[in-house]
Amino acid sequence: MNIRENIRPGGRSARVQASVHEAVRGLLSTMDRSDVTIPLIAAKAGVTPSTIYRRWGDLQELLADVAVERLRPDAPPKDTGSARTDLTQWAEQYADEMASGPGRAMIRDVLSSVAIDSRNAGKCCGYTREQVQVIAERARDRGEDFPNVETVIDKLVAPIMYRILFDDVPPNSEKVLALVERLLPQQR
Amino acid sequence: MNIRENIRPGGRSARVQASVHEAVRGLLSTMDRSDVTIPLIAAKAGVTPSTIYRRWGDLQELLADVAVERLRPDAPPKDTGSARTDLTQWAEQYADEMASGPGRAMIRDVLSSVAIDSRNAGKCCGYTREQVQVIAERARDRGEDFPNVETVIDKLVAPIMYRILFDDVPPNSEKVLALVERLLPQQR
DNA sequence: GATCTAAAAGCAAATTATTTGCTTTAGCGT
DNA sequence: ACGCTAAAGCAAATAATTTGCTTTTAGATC
Repeated sequence: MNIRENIRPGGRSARVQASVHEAVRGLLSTMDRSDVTIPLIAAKAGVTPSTIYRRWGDLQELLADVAVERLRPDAPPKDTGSARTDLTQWAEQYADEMASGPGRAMIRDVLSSVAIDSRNAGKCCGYTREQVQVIAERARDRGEDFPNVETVIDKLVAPIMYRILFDDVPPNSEKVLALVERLLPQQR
Repeated sequence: MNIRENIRPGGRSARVQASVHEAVRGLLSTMDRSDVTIPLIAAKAGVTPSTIYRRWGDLQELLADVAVERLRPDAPPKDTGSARTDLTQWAEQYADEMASGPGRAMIRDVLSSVAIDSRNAGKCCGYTREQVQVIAERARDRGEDFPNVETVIDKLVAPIMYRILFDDVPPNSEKVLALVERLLPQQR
């Protein structure tokens, strides 16, 4: 029910969390998500089901917890020399990752858990903001014009995500390019 | 597992569906969603649990099915005399409804079920498109300039929905107004 | 370094939800 | 009216979840 923050690293809690997360990742990669159950995860993680129930409450919370971890970017956006190309490359990768089967599943997991713990979706949004922020700061350092981060969210990130979540047709490379064009209109 | 389309109206199936839906709506209005279970719904609907399991598969699918119904607009957008005001009023109402507690819960229900039946999210998106389409056609009939529907989705609907789903701060009236301004720049 | 403590994990019994095979019912076409 | 089929009911079997209690363990204190 309550996913604790601030687990001291190296303690027993941390070990349990790590093995449970790993078990979840392993199972999700092997089998259909609808066949993944808490008793199964517990067995694979070498832990009692009640431990998982007490720590996470239910499967959705646990999946959300794992998904948030996996949605955290592992590196800042690549520096390609200009804001336009930085943003284009970042957005294309973002769209691809999120539109992929596992990407969509992770987003759904994160959103499903919001009822109980609304921090999850906010975290994802935060990761995205940070990435855009990095591109924005680089642009500023180069002396380029660049819209503020919220504008980028509205005009680029939001349409990508909306299409992925609600539309049958996830945004392809052309679509992403068109969105970036609208956002950074003047070609030098 | 499979939610059937084309249930002949007036048949037994239709009656069961209606009483189950009504039971769900009733329970959701009374109690916390995490306390709503299939056996409970079944009892309230005067139906066996196994009927629900066989027709809907699980609670998420059933909740999604009910949510899609409730997200269907019951009337076309009001005709206020101009595209700008039509769109503004429609968008403000849309944002309010979706950002409300029940609205967010319904969106989440719909999105959670996508794994098994991806038609649900598409339907919602479809309803929105239809509403915007109506506004667009009225604008055309009046001889007003109006962007195409996909542009409205990208620049207005998507940011609203993104903020609702991922951000802590759902879009207020000012924010919606600003988005409409960006979409229909010239005041006239 | 031994001891105490509190938080978290294990265990197992009780409860509750889900699945399933089989039977019954109701609506539809003839 | 009669039969056929799809869906509903029923109940037993299985599986998941909750819960009270016990045990373990990491960290704090002496």
